[in-house]
Amino acid sequence: MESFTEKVRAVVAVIPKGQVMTYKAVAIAAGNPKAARAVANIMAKNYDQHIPCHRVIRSDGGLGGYNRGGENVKKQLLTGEGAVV
DNA sequence: GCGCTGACTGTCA
DNA sequence: ATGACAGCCAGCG
Repeated sequence: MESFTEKVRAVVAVIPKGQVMTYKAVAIAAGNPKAARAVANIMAKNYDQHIPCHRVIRSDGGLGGYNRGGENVKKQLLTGEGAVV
């Protein structure tokens, strides 16, 4: 059975290139609309290189964070993929 | 098992 | 529009 963490990872892994999802959207897709913080926590502590977590942003259009270089790098990645920030 | 932390979100002032 | 407050969840010590 998939724990919330597994679900979140799967959802993020499904995000297509040039597309971005908010933490809230991921939380909903994972099955918990209120678990946006948990999603962020999962990314923050358990970052997976196979998962484009840099495509996960805040609901206000903010980048949130990136444990791989910072928000600036995250923004560069998103813009480089064609995402509008 | 309890308490704190954190890349969040939404509402009020 | 900006700032502050409260609410929610999962992971870790």
